[in-house]
Amino acid sequence: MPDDNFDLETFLPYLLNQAAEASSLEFQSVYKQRYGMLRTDWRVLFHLGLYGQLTARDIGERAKMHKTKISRAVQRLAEMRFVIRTRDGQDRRVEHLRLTPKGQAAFEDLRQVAQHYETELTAPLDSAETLALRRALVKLANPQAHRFT
Amino acid sequence: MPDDNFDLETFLPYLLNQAAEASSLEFQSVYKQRYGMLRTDWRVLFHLGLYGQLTARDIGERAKMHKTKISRAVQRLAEMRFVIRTRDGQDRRVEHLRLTPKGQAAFEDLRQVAQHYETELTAPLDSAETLALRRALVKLANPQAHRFT
DNA sequence: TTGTAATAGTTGTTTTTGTAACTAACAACA
DNA sequence: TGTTGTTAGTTACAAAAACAACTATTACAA
Repeated sequence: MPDDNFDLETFLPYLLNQAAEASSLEFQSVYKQRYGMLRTDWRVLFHLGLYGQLTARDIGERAKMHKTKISRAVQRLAEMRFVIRTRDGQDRRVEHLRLTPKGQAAFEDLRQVAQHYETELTAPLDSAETLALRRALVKLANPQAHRFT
Repeated sequence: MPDDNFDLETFLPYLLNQAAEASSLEFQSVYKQRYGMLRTDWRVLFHLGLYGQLTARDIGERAKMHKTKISRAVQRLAEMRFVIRTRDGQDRRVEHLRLTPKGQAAFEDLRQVAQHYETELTAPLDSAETLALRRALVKLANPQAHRFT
C-alpha cells in the first residue's frame, strides 16, 4: 500500500497551475478587453517594450515560447500596428521587431496596469514572503540551472 | 514618464506561469505516454482517487474547472474504463463518479510518480523555502479568502 | 397545480494551441 | 562551385480549450 500522505492541494505542479491561473485572470481581462490581445501577444509586446528591438528567435529563447506562437503573435501585433518588422541587412532570414509609437503607448499603459496589479497581488504576503516566493519560482522555472542530471 | 523598475522576470503572473509550465512538463509526459491522458483527465482521476466518490459539480468546484472540461474528461475516463458513473436516486440530474479497480490502479501508479517527482522538484529548495513557497502559493491560488474587496 | 427560475450535465461551434512540414536563406566543406 | 546541413520564420493540419446554447430535471412560489 503506497503512502497516503499525498495531497493534491500541495502537489507543486497542481498548486502552481492554480496560482498561475488565478493570478493571471484579472490582468488577462485587461489586455483582452482593452486591446483584444492574447496571452502570447502581451508577452511579445512586453519583451519588445522592455528589451527593445529583438528578433522572433530572441523572444522565443527568453520567453520559452515556440516559434509558431511568436510568429502568429507578431502577425497580430503587426496588424494592430503595434509592431514593425524590418529585414536584417546581413542575414535576410532574420527579422527585427520593434514597437511603433502606438505599440509603445499600449505597452506603457499595460505596464502600469501590471505594476499596479502586482502590488495588489502581493498584498496578502509580507515582503520576506514575497522575496522567498520569487526566489523559489525562479529556481522552479529554470530547472536545468539547478539540477545535476 | 512611468516607473522603469519593472521587470518581466519578476512579474508574478508571468513568473508563476513559467514555473507552472516548467514543473508540469515531466509529469505531463508520464500520464500522457503511459495512459494517453490529458491534463484535465489526471486531475479528475486524482480527485476521485483522493477524495472518493464525487459528482462532476464537486470536482469543478474543487479544481476550479469548467463543467464542460470535466464532462469531456469523464467521458474519456469512462471510455478507458477508469471511471464508473451512477445516477443519483434522489436527484436524477446528478451523477456519482468513482474509480474502477483499473482506474484505482492507474491512480496509485500516477500518485507514486507524482510523489517521486515532487521530491525531485523541491530538491533545489531547502525545507523552509518549500514551506514558504507552498504557503504563498495557497494564498495566491485563493485570492478571495485574503482580500477585502 | 403550473409557470418560472435554477441546476447538473451534454453537445455544437468557434478560437487557440500543438505538431509537422514547409520555404528561403545562410554556412561549411569537399 | 555544389552538396549537405542548419537556421529563421511561415503555413497547414490536427488536437484541445473556450464559449454558448441546449436537454433534462428539480425547486419554488403564485
